[in-house]
Amino acid sequence: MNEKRKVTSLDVARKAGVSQSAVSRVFTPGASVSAKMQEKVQSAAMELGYRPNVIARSLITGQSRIIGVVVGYLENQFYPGVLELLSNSLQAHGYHLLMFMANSVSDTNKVMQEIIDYQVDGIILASVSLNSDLANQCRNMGIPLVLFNRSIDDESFPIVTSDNYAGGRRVAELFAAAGHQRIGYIAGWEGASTQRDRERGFLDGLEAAGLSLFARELGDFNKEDAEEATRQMFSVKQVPDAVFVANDHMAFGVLDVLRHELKLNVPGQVSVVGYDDVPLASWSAFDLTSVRQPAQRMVDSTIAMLLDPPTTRKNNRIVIPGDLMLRGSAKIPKGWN
Amino acid sequence: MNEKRKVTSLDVARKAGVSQSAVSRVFTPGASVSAKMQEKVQSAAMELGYRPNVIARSLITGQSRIIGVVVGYLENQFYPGVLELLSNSLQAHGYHLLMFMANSVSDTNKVMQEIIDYQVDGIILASVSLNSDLANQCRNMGIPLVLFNRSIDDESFPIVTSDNYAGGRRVAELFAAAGHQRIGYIAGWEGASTQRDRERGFLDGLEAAGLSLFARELGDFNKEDAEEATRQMFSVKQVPDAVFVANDHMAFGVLDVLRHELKLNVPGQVSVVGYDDVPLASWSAFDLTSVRQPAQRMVDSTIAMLLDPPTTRKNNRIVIPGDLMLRGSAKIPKGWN
DNA sequence: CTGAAAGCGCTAACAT
DNA sequence: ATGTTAGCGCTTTCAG
Repeated sequence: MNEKRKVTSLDVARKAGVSQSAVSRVFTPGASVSAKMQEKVQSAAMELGYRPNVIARSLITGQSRIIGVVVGYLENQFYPGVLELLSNSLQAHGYHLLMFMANSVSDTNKVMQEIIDYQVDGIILASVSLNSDLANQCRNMGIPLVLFNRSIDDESFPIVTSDNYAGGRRVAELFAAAGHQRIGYIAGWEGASTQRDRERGFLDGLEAAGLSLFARELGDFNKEDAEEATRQMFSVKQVPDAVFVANDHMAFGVLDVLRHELKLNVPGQVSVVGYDDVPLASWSAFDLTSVRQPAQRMVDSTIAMLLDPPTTRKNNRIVIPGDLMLRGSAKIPKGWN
Repeated sequence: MNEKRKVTSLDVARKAGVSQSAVSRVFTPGASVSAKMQEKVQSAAMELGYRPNVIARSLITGQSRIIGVVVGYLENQFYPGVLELLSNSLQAHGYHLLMFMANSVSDTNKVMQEIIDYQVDGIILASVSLNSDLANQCRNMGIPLVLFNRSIDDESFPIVTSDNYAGGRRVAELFAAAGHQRIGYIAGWEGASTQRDRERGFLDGLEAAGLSLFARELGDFNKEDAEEATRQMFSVKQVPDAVFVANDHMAFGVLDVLRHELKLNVPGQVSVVGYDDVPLASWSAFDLTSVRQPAQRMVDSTIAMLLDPPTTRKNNRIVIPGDLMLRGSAKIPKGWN
């Protein structure tokens, strides 16, 4: 309540009549101190309002207990959700989250340098990918790096994703079973591995069912672009009777255009399926069928990889399956629920 | 590409054949170094891949260039938006954002200690409020603290809010002008100053127009609770013909229930107005009339207060006005657009 | 303008 | 179990 300047461990030591290192030990979890010492120091510390200076500790241990997290736009509800889970989980593990935004590779590179400067204990990359040089720099400096839902050329880096290929494929199966014939796809940003994997799975699934893609437009993981893509896709005589959208955020735009602009009935005239299963998807206003990305499990795996890096260089690719959540935006084939 | 261990300023100094302090100067913005020295050191540093250790620098300068930010739930889209703006702005100013989640006063208190331990240069509190002791501790330690859309008992702390009272009042004016008679209010968490101010403004506005509140329920700034509150409010014979909801996030729940569960026509049978004007509000699926909180301006003010604290202790309360965004969820009186 | 020297607050051997 | 002693990597007087 009445401390003026910073109070250091030396102040506490003097007050308690012990050595400065004794104070340090009391505040170090795995140290050996007598109960009496513990008592004396604690009370002196309390009185002075002492708290260890984490910065000084970091300098010497080389551990900051800070994890750098890089995310892209936060408008897509999936990422705030992930951020929240990450933050809670890291806090629970005694780590802290230094947050950065980056929306381009050059942003990412710049930001990565700044993160490294903070001597972070690890980095989670959940935005645009980065070039291999920086990734290698991390490796050389011994900073664990986990890619969250991104991939990178060099396959040896730890990465956690949902099973995007399987998810895309599952949507194709749904459309096939529902008897859809004119099937459209609205793609995300083509530099993203999630986009590529989802589309590949979807196309393979269609092919396996003897179907092929009827229309394709690019939405770049952006709501406005997806809306424009939808207008394009539906500006023809024969319109699609089912559309798979590469993520929920775009799918909301698609639904907005379909329902409110083109006055089409969903799923009566056209089925729509998204990807992520963000909380919004289950709101009545959208009622969007979507492939779930199990954010909690993905976050758990990410943190596990970061905090105890895999001994074997083999198992550094974690792929987590996600269910298809059936809702009202897509025709549901008989026997599917 | 080939650095193995940490490279320090001493390594650079040796390589360049200069003193270690010379290296330090070259990497310190306001230092005096000759062009030749600059050259020598820069190239040696480049070759070795040297970057100053920010932690060591912080220890000595007492400045970490880290700002602690505490937020609550990220589900309400307003906060991810604010976080994104904060992050970008801080990055632009050469600061970094240490993020924390806290949903209760006890959380906040715990988290505040951890933030302080990092010797942060400032704290932004955008979640639940905190007790005055901690706020005072910050003051005593000389750590600037800005409350973002929260208030605290002690009025002397810097705080940035939108004009919640005026906003609430404006909504009352809208309802009055539109001729609504049975007016409901769905309240947010009653511990929040935003809730209190919005409601007070709203009630005062109604009174000024000779109206009074017809129904009131508690939604606690939570979508599910707001949905339940709506069911309650509309489970009577005479239902409201207009509802003001204390924030957009709850308003989406209200709209979901009204439109999809109770099959009421909005705004034909009931007008709905929210608060925040999050991006979602303007999506066709909701088309929600809402009082805008000018996030960018609020963030700018917050950062300004943090980085150059007001000299005069008077002007530490910034209240930013926000427009009422007229959309399709509420009847628009003649001459209002 | 540059170098030498003294720490920032703490942890980690090393003795005792 | 406790005290003593060296630094961690850097900034900052202070001389020259």
